[in-house]
Amino acid sequence: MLNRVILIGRLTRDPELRYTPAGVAVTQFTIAVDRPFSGSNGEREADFIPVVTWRQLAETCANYLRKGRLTAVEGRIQVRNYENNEGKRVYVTEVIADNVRFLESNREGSQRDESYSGGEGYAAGGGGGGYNRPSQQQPSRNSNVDPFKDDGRPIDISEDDLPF
Amino acid sequence: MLNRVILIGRLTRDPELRYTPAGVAVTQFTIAVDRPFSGSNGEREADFIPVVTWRQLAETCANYLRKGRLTAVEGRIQVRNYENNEGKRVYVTEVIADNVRFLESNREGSQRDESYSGGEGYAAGGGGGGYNRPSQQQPSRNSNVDPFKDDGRPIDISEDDLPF
Amino acid sequence: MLNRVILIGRLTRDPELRYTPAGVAVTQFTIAVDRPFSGSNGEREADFIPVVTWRQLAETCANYLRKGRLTAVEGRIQVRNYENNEGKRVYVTEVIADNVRFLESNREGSQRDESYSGGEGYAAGGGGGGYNRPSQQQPSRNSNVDPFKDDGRPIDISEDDLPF
Amino acid sequence: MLNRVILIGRLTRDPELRYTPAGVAVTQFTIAVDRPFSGSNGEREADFIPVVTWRQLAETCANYLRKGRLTAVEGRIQVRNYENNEGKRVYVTEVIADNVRFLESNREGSQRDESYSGGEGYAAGGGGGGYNRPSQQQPSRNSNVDPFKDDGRPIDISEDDLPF
DNA sequence: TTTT
DNA sequence: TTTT
Repeated sequence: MLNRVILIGRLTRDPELRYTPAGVAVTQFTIAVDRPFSGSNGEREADFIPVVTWRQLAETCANYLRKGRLTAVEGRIQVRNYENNEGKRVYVTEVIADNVRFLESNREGSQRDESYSGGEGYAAGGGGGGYNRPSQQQPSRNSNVDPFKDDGRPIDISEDDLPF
Repeated sequence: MLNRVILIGRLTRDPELRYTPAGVAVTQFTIAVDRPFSGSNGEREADFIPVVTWRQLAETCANYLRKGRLTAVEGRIQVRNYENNEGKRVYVTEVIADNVRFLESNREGSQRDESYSGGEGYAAGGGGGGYNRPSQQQPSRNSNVDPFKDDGRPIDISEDDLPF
Repeated sequence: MLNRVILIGRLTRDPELRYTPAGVAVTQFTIAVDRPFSGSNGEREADFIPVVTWRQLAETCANYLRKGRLTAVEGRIQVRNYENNEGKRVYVTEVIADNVRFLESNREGSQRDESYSGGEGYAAGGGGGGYNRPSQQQPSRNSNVDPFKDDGRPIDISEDDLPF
Repeated sequence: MLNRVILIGRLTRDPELRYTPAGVAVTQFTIAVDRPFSGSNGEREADFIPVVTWRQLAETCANYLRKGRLTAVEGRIQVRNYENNEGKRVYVTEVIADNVRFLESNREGSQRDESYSGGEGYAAGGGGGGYNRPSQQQPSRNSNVDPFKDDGRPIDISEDDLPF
């Protein structure tokens, strides 16, 4: 009924941009969010939270975010599950972001903080601006094909998750 | 740096109240949150999100929440990981709640919505009111004992997660 | 850069649906949110927070919300200011909602919780479905006319606030 | 029942630290939050949102925040009202913060982002650390004295708002 | 596997 | 393994 997450933290690595077979951009990254208290051994711990963005927002994140950057993420928690190759059900929890704010500029001069949003409820136009987008055809929302199926390693994110 | 989640959904089962060896109450339940759009096959899907509460709030949840009840949860995302018995690292994502609102009363008459909060930053007093709490001694925050170790099945939640 | 509000409370009155001269639906209501603590004299207080919804969401709220209903509201804080008839600047703070959840059904039978969202980032289509909408023409986003100017009493909400 | 706000923006001025007659620190500042869209005339607008912090958090904000700094604020909306000297009821809306994150360090060297929280539900200790706190006595929570009454100009914030 |  |  309502599912809202807001995180501020730092990217643990550069973001990874990929495309579904239908040509929809999707970017994944992890942000490290320091916990507000120390662990049992006194050291400061962090939660490493996987974030997924789609379409235009995915391309903007891939272009502007880098490892270590302080970033704000707004979205919803999504829990996917799939059967792994040993027949065991695996649960994957991610934040599907519809708003990402770049809290640190690209260094070299003091550009303004740039920030972009989109995602859930993002206006018409399908896959976004899509410079360097490999495929022009609109992804069929009801397609049942496994997205990423051409992809080398087995990822399990699904175009079905696309809410727009 | 900032980690905030707000969910509204329904309990998939009655909550489970347990105690760490040190006597700290912890309640777990899952809430089903309907997604705001339909899946690829047209049906309405939901995310099933595990929630953990500690201390006084754990006991209140165990006493008042039941399967199917509409509930609001406020907290933070926590990602734990442990090595399973096959030596593989397993990641567990939960919402550690510090505020839970009971949006449906206990039926039979129209009681007011009751709601309780606590958790992160909850005031003094330690393990909470603790009627029917098995152990009176205060849990040592820096204890390294495996919580729940007497417990039948292997749970992997840690007292280290206790932020208060 | 980021502005997010989530409220759960009860309507203090029935919502008020109106239309701008350009035919854009706007609904206002106030929700009472109990404070999580008691005031200095021991009594429970509440904050009375004005909420504004636009377009399709405005019409849905006008149709389904009623005084006293428990309601969740998601949106952003907006601070407007205008000069009153004594030449003094007046500040008005409202929550512009883009997501409203009806946590109590319409009584008589246990209908499903219905919930609707829209607003900021709401898809194409302009003014929404708009049964009983008085004007068919699309509101010009850059119009400078005073909305509500035909309206009896002086309201000061502005079509400029329309983010979609 | 639930009232949560998260803002990211920049201070419009240096924060103002003051003390109630009972010696409780309170800091006020305004943060400017850019709207995610342009106004009717094409220019980028912002909301100017007043923020209030209490006790230890107030002192930390006064010490570390400065005009122009990018800042994240977490709290709740509070609506106060009072009668002004013309006998008219005036409504004041503020965000009572319980968590403030300093997203920009104090320049000169790359200090870590420091961030502090407290407020609602802040642990024991009363009025906070209170270096340079003028009064040592604990504020009586149920006192009915007008806070700030010694203060030059008429402010209307009330110790009754103190939720801890 | 993690960021500062 | 899931709620209405």
